[in-house]
Amino acid sequence: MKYDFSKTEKKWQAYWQQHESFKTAENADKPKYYVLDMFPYPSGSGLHVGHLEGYTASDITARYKRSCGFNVLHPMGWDAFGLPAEQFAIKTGTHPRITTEQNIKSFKETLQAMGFSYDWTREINTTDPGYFKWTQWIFLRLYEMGLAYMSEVDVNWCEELKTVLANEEVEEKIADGYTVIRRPLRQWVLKITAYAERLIADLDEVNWPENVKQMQRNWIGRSEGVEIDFELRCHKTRLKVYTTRPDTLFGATYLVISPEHQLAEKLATAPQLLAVKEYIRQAKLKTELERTGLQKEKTGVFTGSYAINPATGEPLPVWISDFVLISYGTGAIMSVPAHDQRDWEFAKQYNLPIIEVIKSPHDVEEKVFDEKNSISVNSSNSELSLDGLPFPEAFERMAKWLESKNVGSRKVNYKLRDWIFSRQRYWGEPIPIKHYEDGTLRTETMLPLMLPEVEAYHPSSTGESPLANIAEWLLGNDEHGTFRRETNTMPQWAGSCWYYLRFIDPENREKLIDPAKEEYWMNVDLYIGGAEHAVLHLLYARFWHKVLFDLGVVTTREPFKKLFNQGMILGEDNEKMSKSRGNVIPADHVLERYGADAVRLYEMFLGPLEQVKPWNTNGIEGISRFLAKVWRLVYSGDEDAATSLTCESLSDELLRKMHKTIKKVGEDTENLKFNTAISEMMVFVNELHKAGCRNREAVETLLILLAPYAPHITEELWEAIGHSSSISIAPFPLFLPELVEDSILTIAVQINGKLRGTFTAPAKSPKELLLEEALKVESVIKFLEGKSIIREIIVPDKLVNFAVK
RNA sequence: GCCAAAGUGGCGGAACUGGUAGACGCGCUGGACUCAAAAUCCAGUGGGUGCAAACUCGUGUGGGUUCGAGUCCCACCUUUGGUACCA
Repeated sequence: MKYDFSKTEKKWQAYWQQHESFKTAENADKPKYYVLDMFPYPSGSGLHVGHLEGYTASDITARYKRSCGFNVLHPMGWDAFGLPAEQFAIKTGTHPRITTEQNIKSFKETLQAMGFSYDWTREINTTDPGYFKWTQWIFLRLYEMGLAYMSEVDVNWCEELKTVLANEEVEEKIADGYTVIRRPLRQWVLKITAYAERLIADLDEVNWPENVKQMQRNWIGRSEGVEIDFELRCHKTRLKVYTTRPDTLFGATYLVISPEHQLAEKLATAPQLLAVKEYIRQAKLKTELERTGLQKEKTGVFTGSYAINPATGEPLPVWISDFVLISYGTGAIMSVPAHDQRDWEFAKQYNLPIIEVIKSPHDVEEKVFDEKNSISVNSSNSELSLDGLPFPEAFERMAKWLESKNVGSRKVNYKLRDWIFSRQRYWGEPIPIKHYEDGTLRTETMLPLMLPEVEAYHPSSTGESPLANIAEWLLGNDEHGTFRRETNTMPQWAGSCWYYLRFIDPENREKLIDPAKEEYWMNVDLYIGGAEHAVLHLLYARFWHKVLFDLGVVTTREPFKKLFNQGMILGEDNEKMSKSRGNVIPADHVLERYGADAVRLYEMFLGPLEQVKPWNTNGIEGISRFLAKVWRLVYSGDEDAATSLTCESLSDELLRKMHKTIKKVGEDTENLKFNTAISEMMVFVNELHKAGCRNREAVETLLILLAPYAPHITEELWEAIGHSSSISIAPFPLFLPELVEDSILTIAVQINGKLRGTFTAPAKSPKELLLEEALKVESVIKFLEGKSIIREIIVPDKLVNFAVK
């Protein structure tokens, strides 16, 4: 009988559903394991083979952990707010809810056809009022804690989308062909910077890829430095700059302030005023990207004013340049051209003096020297000398001196900015805030605050969201007076910041999560998803988690214990899959043709999970052949009945191979090295066939090892050989340590490190015996002829090497 | 520019703490079965020389350490990911 994957897969998917095989039991008397996928945005274009890679990996882990005796939580849901459905609504008038529902239906069908063992009774959807009620609830807590505030900020405004973009989203949208400009707008902002220190520190306690941790550290960008007050020659005010190199103060030859700096115009002397005004006007017109993008020539203008270097007493000209960012530090810097690349370029551009204050291996007039591994020179005045000191000491001494003179103080700065949290869109969680006529703000008392139905999804003419057009929703009055509702909605990140918690207690109407359940299930043991979320999603989620920790809602400091980034699957042309390239392999297409088990196995067999690798449809045939070979272990003849398995004892060789396979597959599955686990199972199957072995123990062992990878065919065969319960509850086999080692080993004989022959010997043979045997090997004798042995290296159980002359 | 990771057959990839490079799969070649094909099975498959036994060269490039290097060290080249004036 031939294997009919289509019939079998449907049969077992129905069986699992009917028997609720993967429904997670609450308060089970077992250790827990929470394995989570990054839940998808249900787009209209459906799932392709790339999307299934991570889901397959997490499903194998979930099934494997279950068979190892864990109580496993493995849920799935939908990050369903977002722009594509809204853009579609603007074009067609179809409500985003309708589009979203349809897409979810199709996504879910594909995931179920893959045989993933999700507990679908816990399915969540970020657009469900029962869910976003709690997203809004968290927002109100942030507001009460002073972590959500309104601010007039320069935002990244996308004209086509009529919305604000987070800094992090800008590049992505520009790549998609949108234009983004800077524009001031009153926005909701979340004070993520208040958690910067903890967001860095707690990275030490999670098991994440080192590069992701490093990316987050860089993104937060902590630096230790000193703020120095410079006296101005003809002004009473002082000019504050931030520097991480106070040790180079003696080499500061000019100051630069940002065009947006409040002193920019004030410092302009009469002859310079026109030029300064013009420069500031020009800078305003530039977008953030034009200002910060690419390596362009430095521009700037002299204000005409001078500051005094507190270390030398020398006058320093104050310049304005747009390479200095108003949003970082104090918006003003001291320039040390000898030891900073940007300052050096600027000094060369405008002929400003360059003074060496760190011992440099070359002339600093020719090239900047910006390393810290040298000592200070030319750095002394009557009270202070840094000469001869390496960086840490020079920094310390200068910082202390500045503090003692009351012209400086230590300061820690972060690159991380507060998170602009409002979007001028319809399809998002409404921000539950009421604005009263007297300017006060109050929180909505009844959550969830629902989205009203609208007729058109276009943003309003004022740049506000479509919600501003719905008067009956927008306006109201209560005991505090008349109010206007907040028309901004939350960004798509909001719903995904805490969804992993809701899976634990999805139905709870009273609380975000039941504390006992939270304590049992948190944190997420394994979180699998794409590397594109390395900073944004993962940083935002960690921030919210810490806020919830401070609120006492959760008991862990970090949400995700272990993180794993699966590598992208490229198209057959070795390029990133995209509609425009036409190289997308749709999931449904391969599922129909090869079946879920083959697709699952092939995706994992392609290469290491973390690696980027191209899809090759030919390769999947090999997997189908492997599954057919497994099938023939049970259905070997033409007859439709399963071959009766024997209970005769296995040969010593096969018994050892079986135990080695158990060990290897178990360890590799545990470590997400699925490609080599599959390879090992292939070897075992090949050997069983070669030996014509139909031993029950061997076949049953193989089926259990394979079940997490290929759940349908293994269920079918498990039933065929006489089991009445699902293979998904069969316990993972144990190996016997004494059987994973070979009793007879092949020993290599090398001469000068080159292989010249082999012989076999019992394991743990003494060195003398190995040497004796090695000298008997014919090819070795030939090579040793006429030569003298200088040295013999004998590695027990491995090899004998002769160094000869 | 800077940071990180990686370069192994025609292809995807194996190789534990330095110890028989190329497991497993794809592809290809030959054979069995067949009227023929598909499917399946068997054998072979890194390059070069050779009738053969065998020899020789081989893990991006060039050096080094070692009895022995894909694996360790130094320099360089290439690719991918991240980042971009953060003072």
